[in-house]
Amino acid sequence: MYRIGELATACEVTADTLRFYEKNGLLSPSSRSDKGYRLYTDEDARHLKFILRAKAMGFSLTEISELLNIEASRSDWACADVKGMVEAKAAELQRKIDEMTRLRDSLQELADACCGGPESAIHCSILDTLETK
Amino acid sequence: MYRIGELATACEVTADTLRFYEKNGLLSPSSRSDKGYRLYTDEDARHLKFILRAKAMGFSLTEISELLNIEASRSDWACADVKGMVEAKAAELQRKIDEMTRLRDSLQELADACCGGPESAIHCSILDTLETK
DNA sequence: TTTGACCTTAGACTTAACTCCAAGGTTTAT
DNA sequence: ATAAACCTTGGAGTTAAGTCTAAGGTCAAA
Repeated sequence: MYRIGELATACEVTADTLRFYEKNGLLSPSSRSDKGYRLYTDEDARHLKFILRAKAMGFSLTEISELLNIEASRSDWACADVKGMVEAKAAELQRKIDEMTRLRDSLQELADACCGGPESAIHCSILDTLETK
Repeated sequence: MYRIGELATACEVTADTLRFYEKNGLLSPSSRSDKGYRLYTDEDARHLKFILRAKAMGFSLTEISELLNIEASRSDWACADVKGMVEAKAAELQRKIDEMTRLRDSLQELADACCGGPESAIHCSILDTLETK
């Protein structure tokens, strides 16, 4: 059994984060000490690691909730459900990547057209472009 | 002279957004009517378009404030200053793109390893991976 | 003249995922 | 015995960029 600070340190999060996860239904300690201290089991710790791994993959806490639901009753779900979530997330990331790539290219074009010298910016092509495209 | 609703419609933002920009020092109308209505000039409209273009390039409102300062006194700045901001922003985007690409690849790897079939998820490789990496 | 569209302000609310604080109780080490 | 380190709760604050509401004033058209 781990107290909140112990689990937090072990998993490199803060105790506040663990309380936050509990409040949001992601992870509750299996029990409490007689004085009300949260007591986490190894199973709880695995649970937390699941959450942190999913977070590292880019899932939101809401999505992680769904994943935890599925994980908790795997037999109620099909592989296709899980794969669908993962692919939807990958597609969402791809859309963001595409958008950011477009922005980056625009910025690079802007920068490339600029002399970038120590002269005054009175005739700066970047500002000109922003002013009147 | 445009009233707030007119300028908003013309530039496809809301009147609330214009008031918000004013409160945050990005764009103030050149004058007010005798009854206190905001009155924007063509110059104000160009100002707003500058803001919207910079926003479309991925700049935050804080960064746009800086750009507007530079724009307002171009001779006080060097081309290198402006180019530096643009390149820094491009680099920041690149870092985000790299990170998201990494995440997307991880997700794709996860998805590719999953049968994705209609069978129960009891032996789902995705859940297994999240549970014990 | 009265309805509807427009404008004003101050200030609260939104989202996500924490983070911090106050006021107090518990445990551990010296 | 006492101080440090830990724990509890409830609730407020953070960030970005708006968005919405209330309560009221103004203006144009029928």
